Amino acid sequence: MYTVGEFAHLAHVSKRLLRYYDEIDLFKPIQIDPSSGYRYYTAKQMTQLNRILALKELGLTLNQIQRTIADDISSEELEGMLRLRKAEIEQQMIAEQRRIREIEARLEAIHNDETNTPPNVIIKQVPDIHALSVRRTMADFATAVDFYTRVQTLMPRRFASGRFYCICRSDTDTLHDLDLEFGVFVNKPQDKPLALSDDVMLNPSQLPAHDKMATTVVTGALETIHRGYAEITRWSAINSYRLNGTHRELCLQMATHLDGRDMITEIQVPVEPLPLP
Amino acid sequence: MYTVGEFAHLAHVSKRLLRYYDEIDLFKPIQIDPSSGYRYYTAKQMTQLNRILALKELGLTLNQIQRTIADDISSEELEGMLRLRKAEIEQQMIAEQRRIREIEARLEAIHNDETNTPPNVIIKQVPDIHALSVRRTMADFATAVDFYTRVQTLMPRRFASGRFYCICRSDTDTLHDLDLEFGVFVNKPQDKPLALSDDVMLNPSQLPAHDKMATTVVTGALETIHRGYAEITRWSAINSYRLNGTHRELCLQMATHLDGRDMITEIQVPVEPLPLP
DNA sequence: CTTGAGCTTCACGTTACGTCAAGCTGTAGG
DNA sequence: CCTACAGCTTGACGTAACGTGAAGCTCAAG
Repeated sequence: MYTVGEFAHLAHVSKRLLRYYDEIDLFKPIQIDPSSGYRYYTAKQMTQLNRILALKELGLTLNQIQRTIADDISSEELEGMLRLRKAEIEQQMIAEQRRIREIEARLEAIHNDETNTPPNVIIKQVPDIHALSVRRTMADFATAVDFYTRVQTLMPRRFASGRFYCICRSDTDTLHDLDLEFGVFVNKPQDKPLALSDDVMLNPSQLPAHDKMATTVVTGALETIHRGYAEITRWSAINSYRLNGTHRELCLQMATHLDGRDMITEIQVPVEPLPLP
Repeated sequence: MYTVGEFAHLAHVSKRLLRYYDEIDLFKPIQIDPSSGYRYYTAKQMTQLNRILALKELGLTLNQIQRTIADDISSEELEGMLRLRKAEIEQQMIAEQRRIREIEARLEAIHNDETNTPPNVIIKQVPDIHALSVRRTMADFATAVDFYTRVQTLMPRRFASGRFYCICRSDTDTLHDLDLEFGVFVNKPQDKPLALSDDVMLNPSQLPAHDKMATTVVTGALETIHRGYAEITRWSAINSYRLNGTHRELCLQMATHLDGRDMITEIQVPVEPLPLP
């Protein structure tokens, strides 16, 4: 018969742990003195405790361990639990490899230049989004900005809170004859087009969900937005992602200056993870 | 200017997170309406929030992030934090590889035989231990048990709570002329020998600490203890550990039956992790 | 008998929020 | 103007697995 302290010492665990396991009915002393409340354990129980500790080492939760111990569990269930846990660990390891990668890149950045280069690209998950949109070919960025502004002015009040987006399907280095889509996000899916004026008609559309989207925020006029794409491209190369899918730009803040230098835009590019080399 | 809900939606985070980050002074709205208490954020802040989320993705704690943001941090400090974090992740990955290994082994065990074979071997860390001990060559196990019993009987009361251990330096398959060491653990290091009788003298000794020790508990007479060693050996092979160092046996419960069938012993074998194949 | 070590329960701290609950605010529609 | 109703506020509790005291009781030794 051992007291908590002795048993804890033998098992190389803390007394608190033994009391806790008693409290949650996971592992109880074989006897408790009714008058003093002292817990007493026997050597025989060591095997049981070791079993619990071993399962804990595998990363099972105490709750899961409790179920396996209570022996009201079939070997199929146990197998399921283990398989699940294995999958979890594998997921974690992939994520951790990427973290290591990113940390290494940042350490290198610190060494190469003194400038503190904070990370600007992050991965987000975005759902389907309903919108009203119009797609046109524009001569150049100036025309686009004009049109953009006009659409914003014409937009009815009830869409005032709706955020605008822009999709450019031309090559990123093309500066003329741009294939552009402007749109405004709406909460409910719309079923009929909305005429803003004689020559501007917004059609119901939907932006597809993406599980992994690399995003970054750029401040400045539309002409300077390529810096954002450059950043995302560089980041993706370093972190083993491949751009795939149609990128979009979200207007976070509209320009108040004519030159658009206070415009804030979020770039979103769907990406897909590549196996790490 | 966005309200919490709008900003949260844009950033793809929860409102609760924004309020929490405000509460812990990690990321505060640019303005709070004094009368209503409403929080207001601007698009410009999105960059800041993204930076926080990116650092969080690397696995830094909010506290660490706070320090990097507060910019009262040198690039050396940041580098230190990142290196530390990298080391942590690498450690984790090693541990996880071993977990995967062990889970696979257990899954296989489930498939091979229906018998639920719970894990009996666990890794412990043990510190230096002071003891009083005697080393002898014994003819066989029976002699050893007799001697063992005698030592226990002769041991003074003040060591009554002291646990006994036994080290066998002969080959595990040797059954005669065993090189045995018996000892009793003491709390304080002893400086002088203790004479139990004319022919039994206990000398101060110290068992070295071991970072990783594979342990298992066996119930039964001394003669059957090899089963424990077999189990540890098998487990080590499966989990890529190599036995290195002097193993020891701890007496958890002494025999009351003459045949020793109710004796409980813990075997401890120092091991060293091998690189996983 | 005293003393000190060891035991008991109680309760708060940890991390990074999720999840109600009660109550206030702001806007749209009748 | 009144009334919904959505959206905001603070506050508090829950999570997982214990660590760390605090206040008080018990046990064995001297």
